[in-house]
Amino acid sequence: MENIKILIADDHYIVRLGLKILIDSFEGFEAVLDVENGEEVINNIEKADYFILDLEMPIVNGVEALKVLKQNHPEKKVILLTNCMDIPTLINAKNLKPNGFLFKDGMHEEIKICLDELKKGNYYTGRNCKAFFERHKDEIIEVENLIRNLEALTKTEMKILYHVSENLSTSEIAEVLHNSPKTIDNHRTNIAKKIDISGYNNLQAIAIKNKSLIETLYLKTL
Amino acid sequence: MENIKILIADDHYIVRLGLKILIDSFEGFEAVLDVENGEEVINNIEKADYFILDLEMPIVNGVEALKVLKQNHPEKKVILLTNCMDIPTLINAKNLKPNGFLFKDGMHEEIKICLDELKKGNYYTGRNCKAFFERHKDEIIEVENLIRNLEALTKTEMKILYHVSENLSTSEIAEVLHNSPKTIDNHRTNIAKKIDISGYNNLQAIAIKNKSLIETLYLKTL
DNA sequence: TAAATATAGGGGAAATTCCTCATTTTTAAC
DNA sequence: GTTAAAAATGAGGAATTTCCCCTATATTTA
Repeated sequence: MENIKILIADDHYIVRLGLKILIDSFEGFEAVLDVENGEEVINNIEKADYFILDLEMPIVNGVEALKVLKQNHPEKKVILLTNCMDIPTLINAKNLKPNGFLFKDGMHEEIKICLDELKKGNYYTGRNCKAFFERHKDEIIEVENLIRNLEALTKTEMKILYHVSENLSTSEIAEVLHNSPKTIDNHRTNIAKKIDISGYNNLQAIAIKNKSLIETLYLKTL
Repeated sequence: MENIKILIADDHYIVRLGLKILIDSFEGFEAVLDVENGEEVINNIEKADYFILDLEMPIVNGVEALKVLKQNHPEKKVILLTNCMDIPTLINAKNLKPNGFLFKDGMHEEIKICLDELKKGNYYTGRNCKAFFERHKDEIIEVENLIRNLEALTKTEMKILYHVSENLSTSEIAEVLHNSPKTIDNHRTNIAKKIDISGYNNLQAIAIKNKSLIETLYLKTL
């Protein structure tokens, strides 16, 4: 039987080198190509059967590459690798249902198991990965709630929250948007109500802590 | 002439594997040992001449290991490797003057150059590393200023700022510390003056953004 | 022990927050 | 193409917080 062909995508040469050597040591698998970003993954889809993608890569990241693969080549199997501990990013990645999902920590002990499971047609989530999701389950629920609530905001509310996350005061936002401070004040109250928190200081805290999430959602509305 | 003995410390097996293979391919160098945390570095100091340390490792990180090495074995040479983009952490690492300082991005192209420079008795900072420090120079100056200013805070002020970074309001802090809100209010004003910002919302923003830095400095005062 | 610094807190004006309204403008539905 | 719902804008006013100046006591430190 022919070897299963694997493409490795990671922006660090050292990681690609180590992974390639490890994978080539496995019976039935062969690392046929390694690339340093998601764009090159997309340009080489036909060359491999399985894809091991780092989540964080320049130009096109692992999540974007995974989306393209799932959409256009549902028969190809994808393992996501990550070091990232950012909850919104991880939730997003998990929701895309990669065939395998491994944290880089201790990954070498599981990559073989993961590949074998994929071969059997199963999904596989790494031990550390599971443990992380378990350990942060409260936080994950909180972020999932927050995302749901943020998606219920109107365009204007989203824009105002974005400015709050940029640390503008009510009156500063009013100036930027050419509105009365009263308007911004009112929106702020509604936003706080919608994301279920009290107090402007708490709104500001949440906005700053989730700045990149808010920015992503805001940019989608433009 | 005997090979220079190198110890590799990184919490990822794959990275250690890749690095070991790369280094063993260099004339005059030999990767004699690889470990997964700083504690094991400290326990094996006598076994190597040069140390390649990842900044982020469990138990004892690269910076702590570097400190021990510099203090007790100034003749040993240390290369710090990092992925980390956290300005306070990088400033801290740079101030410890590792012999080599490389970002993991593109590191494989420079590790040989770096080792050769160390052999000549020089210091070496990677291209990406230099570029990062250059690109973020304004931010670095800002953080350095902030650290200077934070170090000028009194114990009580530090404690209050810590609570601000935890997103407590003036009255909540007053309650926690069994003080009058007026006292906290007054301290807050002094803190804002000392770190050269105006407005409580801006103080809160800075406190939240620099939460881990503030926590570190606060814990030192206990 | 005198001077400096840190801690604790008050007074009061100004600004912001918070809540309840009302009006207009979009958007969606029939 | 009307109509109803949703979104956006903003006012009024009480309650709270901020901000700036002030004082008193305690604790360092020179």
